Amino acid sequence: MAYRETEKMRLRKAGIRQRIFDCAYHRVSQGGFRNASINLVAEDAGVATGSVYRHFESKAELFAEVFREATQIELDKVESALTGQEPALVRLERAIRQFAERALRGPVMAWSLIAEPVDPLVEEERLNYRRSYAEFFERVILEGIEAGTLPPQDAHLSATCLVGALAESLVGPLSPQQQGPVQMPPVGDQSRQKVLIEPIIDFCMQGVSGQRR
Amino acid sequence: MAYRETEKMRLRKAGIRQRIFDCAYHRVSQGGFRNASINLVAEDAGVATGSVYRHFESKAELFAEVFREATQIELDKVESALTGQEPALVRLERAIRQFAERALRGPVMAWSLIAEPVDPLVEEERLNYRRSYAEFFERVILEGIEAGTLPPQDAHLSATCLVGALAESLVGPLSPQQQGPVQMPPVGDQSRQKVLIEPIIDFCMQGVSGQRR
DNA sequence: ATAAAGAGTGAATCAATATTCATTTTTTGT
DNA sequence: ACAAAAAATGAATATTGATTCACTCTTTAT
Repeated sequence: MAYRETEKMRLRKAGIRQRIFDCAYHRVSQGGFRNASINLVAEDAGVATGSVYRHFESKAELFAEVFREATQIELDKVESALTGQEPALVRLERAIRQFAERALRGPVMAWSLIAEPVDPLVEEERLNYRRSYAEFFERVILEGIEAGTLPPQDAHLSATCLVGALAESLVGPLSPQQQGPVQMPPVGDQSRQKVLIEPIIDFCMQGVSGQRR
Repeated sequence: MAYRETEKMRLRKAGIRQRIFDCAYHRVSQGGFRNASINLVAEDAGVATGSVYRHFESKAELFAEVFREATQIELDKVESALTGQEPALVRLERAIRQFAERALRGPVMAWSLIAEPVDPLVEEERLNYRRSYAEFFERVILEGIEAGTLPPQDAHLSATCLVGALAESLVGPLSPQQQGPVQMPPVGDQSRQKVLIEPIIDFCMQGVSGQRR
């Protein structure tokens, strides 16, 4: 024998894989999944088209991974916003406000994650993550019910409704049609954001608590 | 000249167009847009593939029309459920309950209309119709605010949240994955439906009214 | 009956990328 | 330096239905 994979090679391959992944991620964050073909990603990464397939099973796998990475970041933020000693309602409000703010700050990626048409495999990830969001919300709602700060309710359904209300109310403002193909102004100033976000929070908090704010 | 379109011909063409449309509609209602190729629709309708194009601009146009027809029926039902002399909240509840019940009764079509991945042109129709639903809800919310039976709020946002909460909470139960490819039991008995629908209504009514139910 | 015009046909073509794979280049151990 | 092994390449191929269009069949008015 003459060739055996060495540590150096392993590192180089990992680096290339990472570069391909990063370029795919970047493309999506700039122009959505629609603008991210394998050829373009390969070009960005400075490798041949076929090389992408040395590192990823298929296009769908690559972009499912991109989707997971991007969404997990948001999910982590939501989770940590939901964590704390405050009453459940306060934590829910913090999480929802933060999610919406971040979405409006990075509208292209947010739209891709929330609403862009995608491969079935990626769509599956989307459904999984929506369920994950709902599960986090559900847990906090249950805590609130137990602590007596929230009224008894079907926590699972309430959580699902939260996710839906949040997504739907953001889809309009985030959609490329609304934003124009290239969004020059970063979606809107703080006051514009506030006008959008506060009513969402009002609705969601009332839905969960049955209490006027 | 020798040939000029006669009334008889006009009628026959209209009939064929209608038959193609009906077959497309039927295919969607049975197996969603995914199972409705032009070839199959043509076969169902007993015409050649190419003939479909004598009557419809493109596949996307045909199915956009199917989408409109199917959704308009639901929209009309919602509109009439929203109409009446009762307080706004009562009418909203009636409309939402009816929408959800109908969706669960015809889960394949409902899923296609609410969540199935579709052509961009059809997706556009979906967005339009979601906006239409929201507009109807918004009008009623505004009436409620004016009449003093609902608290002041951003009616547009509240309406959008209603649409989102409703859609999201139905997507799970309606999804083919949940249902299995062929849903033998018609989705669930009345009690199952009640368990699903009542919490949705609780959340939505509380979101709009800020009142515990 | 005839021929002009339109309608109907369905096999062939197209389109747009994802994917492959025969070939070339690089790496490694002797 | 050599050759085995693997990695990289990118032009060629595959895929999957939508769409076309040259041809045939019908309808109509004379």
